[in-house]
Amino acid sequence: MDRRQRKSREAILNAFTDLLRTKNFSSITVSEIIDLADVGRATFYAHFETKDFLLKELCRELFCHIFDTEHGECGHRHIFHCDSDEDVFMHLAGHIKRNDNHILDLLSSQNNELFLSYFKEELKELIIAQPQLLSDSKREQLPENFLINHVASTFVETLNWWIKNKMALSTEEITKYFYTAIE
Amino acid sequence: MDRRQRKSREAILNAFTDLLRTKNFSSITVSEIIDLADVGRATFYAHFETKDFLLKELCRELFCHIFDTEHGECGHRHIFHCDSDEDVFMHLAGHIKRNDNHILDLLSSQNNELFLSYFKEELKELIIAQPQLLSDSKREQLPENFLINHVASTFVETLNWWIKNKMALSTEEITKYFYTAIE
DNA sequence: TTCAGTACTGAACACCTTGTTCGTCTATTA
DNA sequence: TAATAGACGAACAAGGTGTTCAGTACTGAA
Repeated sequence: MDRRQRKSREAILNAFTDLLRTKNFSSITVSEIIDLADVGRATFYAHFETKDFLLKELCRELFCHIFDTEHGECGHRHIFHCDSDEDVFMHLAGHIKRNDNHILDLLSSQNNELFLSYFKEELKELIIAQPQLLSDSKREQLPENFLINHVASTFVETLNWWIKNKMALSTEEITKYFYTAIE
Repeated sequence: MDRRQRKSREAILNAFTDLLRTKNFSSITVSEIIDLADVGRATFYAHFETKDFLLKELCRELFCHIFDTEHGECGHRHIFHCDSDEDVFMHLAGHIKRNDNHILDLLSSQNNELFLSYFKEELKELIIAQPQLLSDSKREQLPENFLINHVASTFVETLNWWIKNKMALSTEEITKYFYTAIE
């Protein structure tokens, strides 16, 4: 990819991430993004069809790092192929507490329902890949897709609660809360 | 209240409800609302400061009917003071299945995160008023506000799942799913 | 029935946001 | 160095928001 193209793309994504830290998605305008990114209006639209596509792209990049659902080219595959025995959800909570890739900013800004829905979809895939996370008694009593949705929602809600409470609890404690909630 | 005022207000609220049935909140314009309500632009703004306030008002009216958190002037107090022994959540599910006050349309339209957050706040108050709904073992292990948030979220998610599955299940079944999820 | 007060009308207005277009300029790479 | 591809930025149409105001119609109390 042309260096100019790469630079513009990154400038836009960075500006967007910066703005998301303080404003919610729908109140951010394209003009703000291009001013902060310092690129032309036409350039923005050459890279991203709309603001929605921009968010989608940003999520894709973030999730590639955090979830490693891609094929490993980002070299960050410790969730599925990690050597340590660390729990999957605690690992995710750790990422968030350290605010890796600014995912915390995105999760905690109110009203970013689009981001949250993408996040939940990723979580569902994670859960499908690790069915042992689901309790046996509930698996008997509830349809699988209901249960998966429930567990993913509970995780998101747990994170939200944690963040709203200024992440006073440790990753171990919040992970325990999560498992207590779904057990 | 002046009859004209009442008429205009209701025309706007009705038009808004109708539109919410087919479009999501943020894509509805004030122009559409006033065209459908057949009132002047200035009239709209005389009644509602912004579109957000309009949604807030609509929710307040709906919840007064559904939750009966007000002081009884709407004569619909069967949730807290009902003679029947019917379960609170099953009762709510019944309201939704019958699509009373078009609440189903609001719940099922995607992206109406504002409406959902208001709905969840009402639910939380309902749960606070009925602490016996929460399982004892979880009450011991989790902070109260975490648990309340969890139960309210689970109820909303259960309803969403139910609606997405075209409400194929009976209110009894979906209520059972809900209780299995939180137990 | 009268009439002062109130609400609605409708058109115009300033302002903002989106997404497109186009001629020009400049970096890249073959 | 020449051809190419991307960036620039200004201008544009279209459409949304919220305000203003003079004129009109309705209301409810006397």
